[in-house]
Amino acid sequence: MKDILAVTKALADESRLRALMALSGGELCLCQIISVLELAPATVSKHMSLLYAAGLVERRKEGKWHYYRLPGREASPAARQALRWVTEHLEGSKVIAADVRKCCAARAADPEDLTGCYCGTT
Amino acid sequence: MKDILAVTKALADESRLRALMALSGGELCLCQIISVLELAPATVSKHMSLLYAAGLVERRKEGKWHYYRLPGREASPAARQALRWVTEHLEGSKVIAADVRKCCAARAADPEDLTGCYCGTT
DNA sequence: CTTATAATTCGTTAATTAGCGAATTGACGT
DNA sequence: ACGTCAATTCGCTAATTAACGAATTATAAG
Repeated sequence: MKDILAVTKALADESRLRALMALSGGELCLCQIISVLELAPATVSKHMSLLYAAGLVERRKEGKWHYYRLPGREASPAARQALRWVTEHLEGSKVIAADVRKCCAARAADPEDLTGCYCGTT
Repeated sequence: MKDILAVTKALADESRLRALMALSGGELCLCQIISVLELAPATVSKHMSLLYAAGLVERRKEGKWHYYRLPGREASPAARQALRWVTEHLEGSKVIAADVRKCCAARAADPEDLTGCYCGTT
């Protein structure tokens, strides 16, 4: 019960759903997620820790950057199914579409600044 | 986004998950859900209204009883998938098993008192 | 060694929400 | 009509949690 509840609680927040959808375009480091959500670093850090604790994202440290990504096979079946549910039913959302645009626009303006942002284009 | 968030928020509470799992055994009226959860009527009523608003349960009034059940085809795809996810990953839970036992024991002791409680046996 | 950048932890505030008792509504039986 | 039982609504309190700024840790660059 506890692990399932951790997943549902992690998904019960708009900012965290937006973060997950941003990651569906590929790996992002925390500062990029911050710029997408337009929230304070401390806030986003906590959101991502919560998603990590629920098994809904993986992390990777590279230098001073902490990269987050959606998990693959290493994720629990519950987490993988939940993520499939979220991405499937949130694709048409306006808020999400705006986030994706923001992410890609920033990358086009200064690719060096957003090396980790694939936005589905690689 | 709003409807998806309504579902995740509805699922992000242990009492509501227990209520849904109790309903996976069949239709129950509110007072039966109350006796399973051992919470105040007002509290359970609010929980069920929230689940209803999220499209995760259906209602039916019969006299002074209000029956709740898991939805069938009338539910949105998002709700149906979410319910499948919940029941699949919560079946082995200890808390849930205890709830089911309680529900069936009460029915055996006084069948007349729990006519709506099928507990999977009809 | 010092500075700058990325991220986290900590402490606080504001908002949300679970829970309850009391009062209310609705339906049944007497 | 009256009392009763099921359920809801209302008002309140306690607990949870989202959000932030400030302080801290960690890594890289000058």
